[in-house]
Amino acid sequence: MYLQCCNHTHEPIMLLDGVAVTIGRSAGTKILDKLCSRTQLQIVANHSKKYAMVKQLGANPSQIDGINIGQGKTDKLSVDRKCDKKGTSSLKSRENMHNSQKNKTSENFDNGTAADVGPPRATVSKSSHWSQGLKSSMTDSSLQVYKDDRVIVIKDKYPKAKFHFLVMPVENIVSTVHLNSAHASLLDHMWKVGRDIAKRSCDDDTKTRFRYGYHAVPSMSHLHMHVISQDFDSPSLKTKKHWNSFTTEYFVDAEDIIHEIKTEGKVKNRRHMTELLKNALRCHICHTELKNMPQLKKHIKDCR
DNA sequence: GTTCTAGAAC
DNA sequence: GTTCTAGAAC
Repeated sequence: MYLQCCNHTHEPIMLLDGVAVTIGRSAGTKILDKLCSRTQLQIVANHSKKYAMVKQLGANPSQIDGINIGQGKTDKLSVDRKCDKKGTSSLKSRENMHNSQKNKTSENFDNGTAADVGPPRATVSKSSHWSQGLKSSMTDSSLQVYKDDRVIVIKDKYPKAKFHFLVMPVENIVSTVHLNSAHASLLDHMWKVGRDIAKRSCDDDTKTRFRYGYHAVPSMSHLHMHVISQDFDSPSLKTKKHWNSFTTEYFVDAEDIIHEIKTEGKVKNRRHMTELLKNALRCHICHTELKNMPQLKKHIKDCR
């Protein structure tokens, strides 16, 4: 099994079964950018299962299909024999603060060994990766609640409150960091549609408070604005990560994103905010600290 | 993102 | 003993 460069700027790198290979800035990869570590990624191939586990060792982000792996974390790349030549996926080592892609290293797998004659070319496909799940949910009529020429609104498949919707652009935009000033009116529209959906969803109870916003570092590809009622009364709200993603600054109000786009033409990099997900559990209303999730859930039932 | 589960916490 | 969480796998 080989790791093959999409840009064909260097020779394929052989991946022996179960043997860890470390790649990064080196003569071999011809990566010069110092933002890419000399030991950026560790890759361990599993020949029989046709995948490789990719661990990010370097501090600056590397991505698989636009999703940050995260330093010290591991994600899976699988071989897809159906693909040919133009792999849809890549490993990107991307500059941290300025979000440029100048030092990207795009890699595809080439299956086979040096001894093979004309091995079937295989590129990495992550099309069925869980992070792509919103793309299929978008067109799932059982989830869809609104559609126009620019946006689709779906019910969150695992709602974290009584009312939890996702407003998504029809246009394929990966996440907030891919937005620019040309998207200002789209974002305004998403926000307006979100407010309308919230109002419509519970017009019998105007006291229900909603928030509209984006996660600082979303897990799922395809831009989505959360429309979520502030009761947080849902069996799908289970973990500290869930809680903190909606009640700390990790949840970025839509208005803030819109403001950044209109004034700066881009959205701030909030990668460091993943630390907030480890925060102690606090009630979003009275800020009392709770020991664990069951106690938090009990507390917020009555807190006013 | 969720599910599963080992082991920590109680 | 049970409850709960965190990390791996998906």
